Amino acid sequence: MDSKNLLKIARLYYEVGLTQEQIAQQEKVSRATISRALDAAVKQGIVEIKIRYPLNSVEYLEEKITKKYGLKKVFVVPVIVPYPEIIKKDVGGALFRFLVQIVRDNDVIGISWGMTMAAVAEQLEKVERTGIKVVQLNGGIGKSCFATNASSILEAFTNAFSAVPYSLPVPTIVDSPEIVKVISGDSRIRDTLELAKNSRIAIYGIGKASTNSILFKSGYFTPDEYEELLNKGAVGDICSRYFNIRGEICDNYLDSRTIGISLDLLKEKEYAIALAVGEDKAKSIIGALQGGYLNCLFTDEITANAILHYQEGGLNYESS
Amino acid sequence: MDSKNLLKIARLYYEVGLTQEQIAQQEKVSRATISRALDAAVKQGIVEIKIRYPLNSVEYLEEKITKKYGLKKVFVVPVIVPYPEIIKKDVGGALFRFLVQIVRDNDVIGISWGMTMAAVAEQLEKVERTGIKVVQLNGGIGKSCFATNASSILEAFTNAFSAVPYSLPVPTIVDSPEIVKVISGDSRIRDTLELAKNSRIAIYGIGKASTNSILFKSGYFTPDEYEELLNKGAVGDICSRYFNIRGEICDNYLDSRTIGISLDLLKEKEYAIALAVGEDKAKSIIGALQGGYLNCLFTDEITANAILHYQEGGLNYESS
DNA sequence: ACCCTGTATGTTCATTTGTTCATAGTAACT
DNA sequence: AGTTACTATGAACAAATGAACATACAGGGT
Repeated sequence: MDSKNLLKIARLYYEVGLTQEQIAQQEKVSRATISRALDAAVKQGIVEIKIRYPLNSVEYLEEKITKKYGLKKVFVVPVIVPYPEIIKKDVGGALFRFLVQIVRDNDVIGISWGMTMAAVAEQLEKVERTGIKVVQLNGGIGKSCFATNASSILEAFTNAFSAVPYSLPVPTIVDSPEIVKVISGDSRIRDTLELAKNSRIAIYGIGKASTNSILFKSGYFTPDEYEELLNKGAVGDICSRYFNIRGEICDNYLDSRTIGISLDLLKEKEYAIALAVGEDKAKSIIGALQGGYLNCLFTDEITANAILHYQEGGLNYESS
Repeated sequence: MDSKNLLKIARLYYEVGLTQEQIAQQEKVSRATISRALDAAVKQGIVEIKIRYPLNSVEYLEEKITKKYGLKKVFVVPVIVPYPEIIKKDVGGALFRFLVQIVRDNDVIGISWGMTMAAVAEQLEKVERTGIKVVQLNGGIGKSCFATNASSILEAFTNAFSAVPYSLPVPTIVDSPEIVKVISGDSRIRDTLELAKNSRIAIYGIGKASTNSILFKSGYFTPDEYEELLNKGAVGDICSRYFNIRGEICDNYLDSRTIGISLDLLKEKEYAIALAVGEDKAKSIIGALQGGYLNCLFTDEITANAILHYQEGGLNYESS
């Protein structure tokens, strides 16, 4: 079915209000075909069903976190519906609106990858800017067949800002520091890493240290290695670099085998924007905050509460 | 059901993809309530279903008409679906996009009323402009209980352009020229009529002379009077002023009893924008074109063909 | 030419949805 | 307080829709 017909069917259904049966008779096909056509019209974006609602930050939580950690910007999306995908969608939407405000022509934007970043990517819309460069902050090639979504996320950002992409088609963690050196020796990789260092804006998700994380599933660790990492107090990661609850890199050897921007460099960014959704990430976020690896935080109501709550009850900073 | 709940239900249904039954259980109400809530959400604009498609003018028809009548702008919307309301919607959308291009700050926009204008009004969206004045071109109070939609149309234009409204809350046709004088004597009415004369842009539908027209139904004529009007060769009206196929006012006494801008003044407008949808309006449109009462025409494919076709076949200019 | 594979269409059935009707609750007015 | 009119709700039914299955058709390969 060509898109001209799809359009016609969609209009008859949604605008005129005919039933599928009526359209089927008129078009002399079976009703099932109309049903499928309508499906296709939605998938192809001819029909767009969108829900309008103001997305305001939950102010009192925003303020509390902003002040406690001296951040530049905190956005706490209200939880309208308790579904992780939906919450991520809203957080992504909020971040997008923020980006529209802060991104200027000729900016360099660094991005990582992961589930949360993918949710952001889906919320991006076309923005009028010129001369933007979007650069990956860390390697995005998985070790096992489990693909990371790094390239599609990069593409989404590139499209939205009419930007030039700088990808990092290398593993994010390798076997030895020597391999890091060799890979970084490649001029294209070196240039990309350099650009990442110089990006004015960095955007990344905060990962939770757990065997459910993509990083583990991507095959970068054996179960034993990961267990050891957890024993060393790892609570979360940013750009594949693991830190403990105090925000300290918890395995220097691992860190030296990681390809991508170092966390210390994030501290110098004008906009170091971290995203994190899920109350189980409270510890990870606190670690990141302690480390000072962000100055902007985008999260949701539930997670924000978890962060503050953990603080209040939590004198157990030391015990992983 | 408050709009907070509506939003939640709408998101669960359209974004999460739950069935109404599932939502009903979760919210502990009957499924019927959810069904109704979803209805309400659409009606209130929380859920917006819109169909995206490029709306380009049918170029070869556009050109033919433009050249034949020496117009400034002609837009012929393709007929995707042969439903009058839908076609009017598209024509309205096309006009809106044109207005966005031509309307400047501090402009004065004159508008009439009627079915076609109502369709335009529905397509208007917020536009950033300042100092706009929107003025009614002709009286908008019906004689019988049949209400004209003049005020809601004016309101829609006013909102879209953040404009100041100048309404003409008087009948469009009265019993005698003396009454016209008396009414026009009122300072507010006089000022409004004066403003209408000075509007840079005028927008109006071309009406068909027929007993189905709102003008007749509004009770401005007895059946006998209307019959006589038709016998005098009336083919259509603009701002309640009737003309024949050659574009001549066909009843001067009637015209002198009509309140609103005179058709000769339309000839001097920078933008005299006429809208007309429906192949049965071909004669009316041709009359208007012969009279030179417009320099921009917004219509649809079928009607455009009817206009051109009538010309070719039509040597019957004289016979009403 | 034949077979195979993948896609598109129609038929049928199960599910989902819209609507009607009866009822209960609620607010305004006497 | 009682009455009335209106709205909101749930139950039940009828209609509309989605999905599984079966069939036909087209293109690519041998």
